[in-house]
Amino acid sequence: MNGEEMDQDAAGLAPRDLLSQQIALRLRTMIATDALKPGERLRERTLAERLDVSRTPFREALKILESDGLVTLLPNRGAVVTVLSARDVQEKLDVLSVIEGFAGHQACLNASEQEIAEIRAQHHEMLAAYERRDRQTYFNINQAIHAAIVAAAHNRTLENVFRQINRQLFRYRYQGSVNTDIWHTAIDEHDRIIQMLSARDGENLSDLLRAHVSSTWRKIDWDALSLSRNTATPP
Amino acid sequence: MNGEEMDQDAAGLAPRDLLSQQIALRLRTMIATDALKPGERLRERTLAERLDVSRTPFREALKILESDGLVTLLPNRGAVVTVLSARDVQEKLDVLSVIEGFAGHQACLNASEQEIAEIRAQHHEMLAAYERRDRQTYFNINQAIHAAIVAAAHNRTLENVFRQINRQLFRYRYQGSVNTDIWHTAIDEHDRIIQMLSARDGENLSDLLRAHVSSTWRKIDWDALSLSRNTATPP
DNA sequence: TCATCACAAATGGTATACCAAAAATCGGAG
DNA sequence: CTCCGATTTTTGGTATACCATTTGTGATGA
Repeated sequence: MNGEEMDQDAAGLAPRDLLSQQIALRLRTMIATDALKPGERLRERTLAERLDVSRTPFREALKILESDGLVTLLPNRGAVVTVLSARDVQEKLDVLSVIEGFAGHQACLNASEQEIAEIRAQHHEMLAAYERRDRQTYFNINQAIHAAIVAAAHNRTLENVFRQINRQLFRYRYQGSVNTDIWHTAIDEHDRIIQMLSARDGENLSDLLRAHVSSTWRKIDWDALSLSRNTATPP
Repeated sequence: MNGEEMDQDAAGLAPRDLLSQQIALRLRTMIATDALKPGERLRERTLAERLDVSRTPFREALKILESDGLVTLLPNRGAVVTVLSARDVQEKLDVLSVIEGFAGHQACLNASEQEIAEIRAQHHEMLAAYERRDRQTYFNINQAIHAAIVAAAHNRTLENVFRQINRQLFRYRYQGSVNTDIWHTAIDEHDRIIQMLSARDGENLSDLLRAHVSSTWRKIDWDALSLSRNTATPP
């Protein structure tokens, strides 16, 4: 009857998205940047007021973050930034390495030459940051490269799973406290990754990425993060 | 200071969980059982009333389902049961096969003998259902076996990702309209899967599971589902 | 006859109010 | 001084009311 059965995503001009989703986004960045620390309670009234929104969309945002695994909802006891044990991080890295490995494989099949060229360009920018020992931009470009490889696989579901797990780990990888040796090794691995991608060697790229992501485990500064122990700010 | 930093999950006696989560569960089953068809609108007032809840927790449930990928939220235009194109299903199956492949690999490392024995038992029950040509219980046991293998990997994140994608595909696999030949092949694959699991041969099990899940693609009765075309009930 | 504009009805989005459960505090008894 | 318990206060959960946006419908004019 009515002819409004159009594409769910691309609906002409974009209406600004839901307030709850905007709030979820803001909270995500607050968690990623450690403005909200693991174990810290998210008091609805106070936080909602600070963000200048009402409690209703704020609580909806909490439900979203709970699905994301970023906060934990204790029934009748409120929301808490999810605390990950060392084992949790290990498990998530295991899954992430498999996801990225598959992404590399698929990227070799589905990526356009232009996409690969763009990733190569980012790689060179990353090398520049490495030479300058600029840890911050190195980290950012590094993240962008991994995301770009996953995007180049042209699989939305894969991308979603990657984003979700990556977000959960973000805070734990952010601290760029890698020593120079490990750093150099990572650069080396990236070099080979880019080569395999350019050659569209899916099998080898897959293996390389899996190993590369898995090795992140050893780069994490466990002491600095005090994992599996609650680090909420005491009032 | 305060000694209430206990395990997030196991908190003594269970307080019944959030109403929003209960609603999400009910909606999930409604979607899985086709009580709500892809493309169908979820009108807040009417549905919330039918479920005998207020709009507030109902809307929170919608946000959860949106994160799950089961419904799509059109800003200012309400919620719709997500409709998957044939390509979407293909992509999700690709990811699922990788997930299950890795699960098999990890299960060989981490599963207890008891867990494997239980899976073997389920396998035999499934064979019984096959002999009786009882599609319904065959399907259920089949699902249970796959879930059990993933659970045996002892990786919560892996389990969550599996559940999430599996739920999105559930409706599209439910129609047990496999012809007898394909069915027999599936049984054969399961036989080998059980063997490899019992032998804890991770590499081969991984490959078998990947192939087995991927082949689901060919089992889907596309015509019956009319994919990539909206099938909402016309009012 | 068809398109278009305006108006009306319905639907979704947000804020507020109210209720229940849990934690903190304070007081009393041992 | 400490432990237990009642009371208060805070916080989370749910329902309802109100506002904005959208959509369906009917009238008007080309």
